[in-house]
Amino acid sequence: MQELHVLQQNALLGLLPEDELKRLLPHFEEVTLTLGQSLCESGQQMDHVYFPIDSIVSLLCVMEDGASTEIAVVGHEGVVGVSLFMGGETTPSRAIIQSAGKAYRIKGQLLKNEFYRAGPMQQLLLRYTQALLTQMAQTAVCNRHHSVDQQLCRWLLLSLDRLPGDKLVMTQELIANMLGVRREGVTESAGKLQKAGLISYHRGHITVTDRPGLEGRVCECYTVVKEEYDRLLNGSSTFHVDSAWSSNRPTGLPIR
Amino acid sequence: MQELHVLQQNALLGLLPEDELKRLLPHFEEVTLTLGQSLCESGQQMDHVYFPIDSIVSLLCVMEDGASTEIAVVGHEGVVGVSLFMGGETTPSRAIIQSAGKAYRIKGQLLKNEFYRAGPMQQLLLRYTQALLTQMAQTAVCNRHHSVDQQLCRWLLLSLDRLPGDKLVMTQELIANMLGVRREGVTESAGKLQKAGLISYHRGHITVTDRPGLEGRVCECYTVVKEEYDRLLNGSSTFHVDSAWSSNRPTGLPIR
DNA sequence: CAACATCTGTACGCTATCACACATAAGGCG
DNA sequence: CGCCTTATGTGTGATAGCGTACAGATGTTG
Repeated sequence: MQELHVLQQNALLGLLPEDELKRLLPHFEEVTLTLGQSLCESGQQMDHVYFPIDSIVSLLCVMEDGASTEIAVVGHEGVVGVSLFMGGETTPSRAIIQSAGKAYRIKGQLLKNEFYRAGPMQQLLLRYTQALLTQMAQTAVCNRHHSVDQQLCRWLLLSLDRLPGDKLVMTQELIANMLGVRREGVTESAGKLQKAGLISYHRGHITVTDRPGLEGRVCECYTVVKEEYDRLLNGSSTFHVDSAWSSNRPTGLPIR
Repeated sequence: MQELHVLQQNALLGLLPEDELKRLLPHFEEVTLTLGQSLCESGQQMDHVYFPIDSIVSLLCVMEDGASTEIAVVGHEGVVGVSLFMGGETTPSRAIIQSAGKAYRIKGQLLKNEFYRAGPMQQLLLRYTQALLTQMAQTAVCNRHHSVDQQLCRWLLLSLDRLPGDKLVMTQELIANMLGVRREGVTESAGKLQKAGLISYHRGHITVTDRPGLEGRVCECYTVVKEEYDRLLNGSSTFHVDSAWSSNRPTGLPIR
């Protein structure tokens, strides 16, 4: 039971009924993910599905000329590797570690077997995938209509929600790659935030000093995504629809 | 069997084994969709799931200030309403008819029941959803990195692939809403294409006169999406993985 | 400590797109 | 036909972000 609690550090797994989780327990493996590491290259088969704990994974869409854009971010509220149970096996996108930390992983085939039991795990993974759809859609519209300033706020808040503290390790260069803009653009926007006293920046180490201030500057895209995650994965109906079991699971997602 | 053939006008349904389709046949209903009609407003429950035949549906992400961006387009190769079987019931996005025509629809609850049989229909819908994920991701990166010119080409080709002929009924104003740019920007780009002899434009009626020419100007985003749809929904492995039946279905998707 | 690599800040001209304004044209309808 | 609505074309100035170049600052390593 002790070990179950450990798996539940990933909030998605934490939503599963304990007996379900217990069955899978022996198949999970804890791994350490390092900054910049790639979990999945474009078009390549993943062996495992990853459930982050305190790490953050960025899903990037990379183009032929090397330009890229982050299409979604995954932390302890989610899972990396949806294409495995969706049936496509591969995706054209890339998954890289945006913040070092730990994750649990399980063999793709094992998760797939579990998925096709059509139980709580399937429900959960499908709902999570829908949340991912929303995040991607909102990212697309944000790319189109919002300034780099706003997008940086969104990005910072999304990352912060997936981290234990208020510090992130990330150079402006890397943020620029995520947002699909120039490094100088990030420097400028980050400068504004720093002058406003919302963050302090120091050679790849960001400390958020005024989170409410960030929230005041961010575009609606952040809120829309957050609320949809709450609704889909933390709402009272998480396991009510089309399911025949009840769960006295621990209270839901600790996304702040 | 005659009627089965009719349902198979939607290529997704056409990929199902005939006995599966036969079971669902009585529950399908043909409807006519008119330009501009909304199948789904943000956050509202859909009653039906739609399988377009010769109509095209745009999935839009609309923001508070009314600005919008198309995040995906659905025609006879797909289905509108994935959120119903994904478990979320609603999405924050809007689905509007981009090209008038017919579609088959089925009650959401009925499709959901079918989905939870964990048979070919589930496989198919999941694979389609993954294709949708790819389309959305590529749209996001295209929004970020490519010019209006390129995006217009992409949009035209995506629409053309879902239409029987080489004509589309669509004002520049509406295209601008889809792409999330100004109407004048579309006028300018469309003017270039017209001068180059690739399209002819006339008060809301576009005729594509040189499709290869368009393909020569389009960005990679079009091809990436198209190939991923082919791989996921038309590839030789469509029903090979994790499934225990064989199908001598009609040949796959007629996406050109 | 010295040399070096990395990270961040700044500047300048350039281009695509925006916002707004307005002109032209084509079809619908009395 | 004449009027009105709708669709398209054009023009002008503003602006955000790009590409490039370079300078300062801060770690790191020999």
